[in-house]
This record gives sequence, C-alpha cells and structure tokens, in this order.
Amino acid sequence: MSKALPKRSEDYSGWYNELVKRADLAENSAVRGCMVIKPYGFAIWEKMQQTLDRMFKETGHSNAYFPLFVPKSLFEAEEQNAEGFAKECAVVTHYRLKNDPDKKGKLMVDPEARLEEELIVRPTSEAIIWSTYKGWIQSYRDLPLLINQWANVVRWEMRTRLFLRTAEFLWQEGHTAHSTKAEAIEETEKMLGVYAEFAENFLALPVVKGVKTPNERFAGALDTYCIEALMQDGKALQAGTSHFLGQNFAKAFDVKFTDKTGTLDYVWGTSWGVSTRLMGALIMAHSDDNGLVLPPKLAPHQVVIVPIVFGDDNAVLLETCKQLKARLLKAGISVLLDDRDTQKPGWKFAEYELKGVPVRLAIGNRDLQNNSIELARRDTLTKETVSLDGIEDRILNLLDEIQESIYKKALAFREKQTQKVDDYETFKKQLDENPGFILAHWDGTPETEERIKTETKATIRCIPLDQEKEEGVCMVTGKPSSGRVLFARAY
RNA sequence: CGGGGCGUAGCGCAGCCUGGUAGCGUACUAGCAUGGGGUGCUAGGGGUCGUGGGUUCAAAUCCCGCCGCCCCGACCA
Repeated sequence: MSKALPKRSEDYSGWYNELVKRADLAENSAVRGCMVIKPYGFAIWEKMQQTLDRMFKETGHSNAYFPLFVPKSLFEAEEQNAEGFAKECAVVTHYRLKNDPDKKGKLMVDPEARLEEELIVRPTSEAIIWSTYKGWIQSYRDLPLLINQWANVVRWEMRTRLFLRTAEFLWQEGHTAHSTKAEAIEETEKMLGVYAEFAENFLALPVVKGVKTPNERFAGALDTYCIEALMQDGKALQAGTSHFLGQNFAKAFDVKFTDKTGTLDYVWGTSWGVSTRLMGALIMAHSDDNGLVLPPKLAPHQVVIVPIVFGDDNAVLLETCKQLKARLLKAGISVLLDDRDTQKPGWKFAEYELKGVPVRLAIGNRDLQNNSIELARRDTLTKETVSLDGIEDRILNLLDEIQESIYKKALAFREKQTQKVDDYETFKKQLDENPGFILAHWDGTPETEERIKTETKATIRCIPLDQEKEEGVCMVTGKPSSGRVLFARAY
C-alpha cells in the first residue's frame, strides 16, 4: 500500500475513495452498495447527530421511532411519492427460510411462507408516519405535531459511493403537521434555516439556500427547499432538504382536524432531512492531499498529544503529558493522549494528519527544559513552539480560529467559483474549464431545464432565496426571466 | 441495464502471453541498533491462486461455465 493519497488535482474521486478508507471513516461491506461506518467515522456522525438533535429540540421537536417496513398498500396511498420511489425500493415478500432439500447445508426461501401483502423497506417514512398521524390528530389542539426520527432508510441505488450514495444510509427525518398553510411553510423555512446554520457553523461549509424547480422537487411535495454546497472539484452537493407537503399526505391518509370554528379540514405537512451524505460533504469540502481536515466543532478529538520519547526514562515526560491532558479536558477541550510506545512519533504525526485532528501537541525532553510545547495546526500545516503557561486559553482561541478559518477558506473558494454567465456558449465552457456554481437566467420551463441537463450534464441546483431580482433573458431561448438560478454539475 | 476492468498472503500488486519448487512491497512476530516528521538491519510466520468442470504426465498460467467486486454511463439524497 502506498503511503501517499492520490492527489486531488490528478484523481479527485480516487482521492476521495482512498481518503474515506485510509482515514478509517468507512469501508465497503459484504452487502453490495452498503457501507460499514467505522468507529472514527461514526464518531464524527455522532457529533453531527448530537448537534442537530439539540437544534431540533430547541425548535420544539420530539424524537420518535416508526417501523422499517411499510405495507405496500400504505406506501402507494400517496401516488406521487410512491411513483417517485418505486424504482428503488427493496421489497420483502417472504418471512421464512427452510433447508434446501437439493443442497445439503443450504437454505432456501420457503415458498409456503409468502407474505399476504408485500412490505416495502422504507426509502422514506411519510407513508407509515402519516398513516399513524391519522390516529393522533383530531383537533387544532393536537397541532402542531412536531416529530423527528433518526433512522436508516434503503434506496436501491445502481451506483454507490461511500457516504455520498449508498443503498442503505442513516439520516434524520422530521415530519410535522400544522393547522394552517402559513405555519407549515414557516416550519419548512425554519428547518431549512437550522440546516444552513448547522452547515455553516459546524461543518464550516457555506451553503446556498434555495427552492428546487418542479423537476427536482421531492415527489409528493408542493415545494422543496434545499441547501447546496460546492465541493473542491467544482461539483455541487445537496446537503439538506426541507419539504412543504401541502395537504398531499393528509389527503392520502385522511388526516383531518377540527379548527376553532368547528370546521373540518386536512392538516398541512412538512418533512425535512439530512443524511450521512453530510459526511461526504465534510470530507470533500475541506480535506487536502495529506488527508482529512476536520472543523474543531465536529472532530472526535480536537487535540492530540504526542510525547517524543527517548530511551526508557520517560516517566517525567509522560506525567507532564497526562497533566496537560487533564488541564485541557478541564477547559472543555476533547483530547487524545497517544502515549503508545508501539508507534513512532513521525508515524503518529502522519496518522493524525490523515485523520484530520485540528491541533497536534508534541512534547519532548527539550520542551521539559523550556516549559514549552510544539503546537501544529492541521488546516494550515504550520507549527510553532509555545509556552505551556496558559495553554488552555491559547488552544481554545486557536480552535475557534481554525473553525473560522476553514469556513472562510471554503467561502472564498465558493465565491471564486461562482460565476454569472449570460450566454450558453460561455456557460458550457465554464462548466468544462472552470467548474463551479453558475448563476444564469432561465425561462422557467421544464423543457429548457431538461435540454440544458441533457446537453451539459448541469442541473438547476436551486432558485436561490437570498438574491436581488434581476430582469434578464434566458441564456438558451432568449425568453424573459425575472431572476438568475443556480446551475452546476452535481453529485 | 449498456460499456470497461479485476478476483494470487491482512492490504496493494507481479507472475499468466510462452504450463514445470508461488513471488514482491507493506502490514504482522522476534532480536539488535535507532529515536523532535511514516526508522534501519537481520531472522521468521502467513496463500485450497474466486468457484465448478475440461485439456495435459503436470494448470495460478490454456479452454468452457458460474459467482463476486470495482470503475465509466442512464436513475437518485
């Protein structure tokens, strides 16, 4: 195994695939298209979960859990949604195996044990959840109903990539019910805001908030809001979605409530989710040819301490390391002290760079004399020798600075790679020669959108929410347009 | 589903064309030296060569079937 990663500039997808494996985030499994998330990768996901979960609770949501299986009759009740997912559903048809009479020691599906009704493995849970909500909601007093679940879902993808697209993935899905349309829309937008805040403040990833075109909209929704991020190779990645469902699911599952005036009406719904795909976003947004670069707020270990040992007499050095660790922990910093004597310091340096630990501290006997320590930043790969006095504050400040610096770097990159383009030829040239986000005028028709997609592989990522109105003409058809939309080739 | 590639030691690969003792790097084990950026040297352990059949005195190697995985496209978070 070669020690260096492939270079981003030479083989971006090879770099990504290798990095995920070498940094111990995840690996392929015995099941086609499904990944094993390894402890280090899962630790990052857990940090994301903890943060998001807190944010959901702060906005009034409660967690619950609904079944993995959805009876086919329920699944097909909301037609648009069912059609949208039909091609990628795993289906359970039997409930028993038996010994194969023809092959000793082998099992076969027992043909006698066919299910009366097939069970769909959830690709999303609207159906099972709304069928349950019917029993929970009678009056406006039962609303709003604000539920989230952390779960796995299955979408039978043809081509998979670790974290970015796997047949089974982990996510959270919020499902809410409201008495008015306005309140449901407000909820949809609020949760989009939560995602954007999470992306920017924790993933250190700048995102564009927007609305999907009808073509790209979630099946069964009236409006799909999204946050779109730009990866280092100039491709866009959808990092989260929030759907205004209107009364579609309420009607499909007959979820009605009586309002204050005694009138019976269908409730208004939303759903919103982010998945382990965020791991892919995190990796591709910040990491470099040496390995992962993790924002301090999501790093399993914010600081690693590496003692530089000599000979056998290291008692004082190791004791100093332990004291340092205790000081940092007390200051609220997560610290790993790697005092293994089975690996060399140089090996550890390379290892923690690969794993993206934001700050590395090295202490040797020389430092003991000087009351100093070597402090290295992962994001800039710079190092300096600093005094042990007041090290807690120094590192707390540094962690904030790194978090900020990573964000700014990503933001600067996105701004540099976001171009306004007014004619189709330049548009195509940009995509090939300097890929990134392109803001361009579009006539608003699905036909033009489809044509651009077929001819250039670029899609409309979203109609950005925060932008000035600007009259113009569609770069393809010359028809009038009231504002620019965001194009990119996407993951 | 279409196109391409690959299954040989934990991992990464060579060997196959031209059949004849299964090899390299790395990882692993031990010893000695070394020790502020993936240490060096020496010795050692580890493989039904994906699988089933065929050809042959002899198959990792040639022929046929099957299975699995990866990559590129169409679909998607």
